[in-house]
Amino acid sequence: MHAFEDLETTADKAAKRLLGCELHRKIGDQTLIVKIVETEGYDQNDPGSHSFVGVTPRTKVMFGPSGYLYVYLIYGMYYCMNIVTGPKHHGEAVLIRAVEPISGIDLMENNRGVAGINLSNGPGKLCQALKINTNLNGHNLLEDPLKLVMKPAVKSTEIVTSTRIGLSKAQEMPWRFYMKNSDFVSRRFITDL
DNA sequence: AGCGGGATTTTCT
DNA sequence: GAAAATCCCGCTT
Repeated sequence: MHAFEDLETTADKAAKRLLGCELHRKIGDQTLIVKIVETEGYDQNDPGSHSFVGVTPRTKVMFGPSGYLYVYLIYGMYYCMNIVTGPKHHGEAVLIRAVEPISGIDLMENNRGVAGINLSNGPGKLCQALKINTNLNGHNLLEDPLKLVMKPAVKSTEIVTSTRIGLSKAQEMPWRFYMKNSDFVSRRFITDL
């Protein structure tokens, strides 16, 4: 048994389970705290997933144990962060698409250069707010400077299921989940189910 | 509110 | 060499 038992499952179930959980990002003597409000699942049988092609230098973290961080550069400019899920040797992970700031908002505003909703309502935005980059690829989320803190599972009546965003393949898979009542969701009503 | 283009670089074919 | 799990700005309705 370890702290992230609930992540030892398929990416879609883990994606739902991660809603409402917190990330604690330590920078110097400050700790930024955010709540996860939007996620997407990816697995190795999924043409939209990086792990679909198998183990490569880039995807090897996805095939490792759950509870680790997978970070990649997207469109040459932005970072996206994922939490690895499923058992070892399964290429599964959950993309964090939006978070709500809880603590350290001033520093996040400095990191982003904006305030309000645009602080963290998208995968590239939240990585900028939390100063996440590929230096943290493969990081263990039980340890500083970035910890995942599990919270009680959110009720299914508060979760909206929809198709994923930004993909050119497997767009129809309903593996995006978000909190119905959050203002920080990146987009609403993308083929909600 | 919605569409279109540009920025920029790693990754694998 | 093309594509990519994005964001921002400017233009049009």
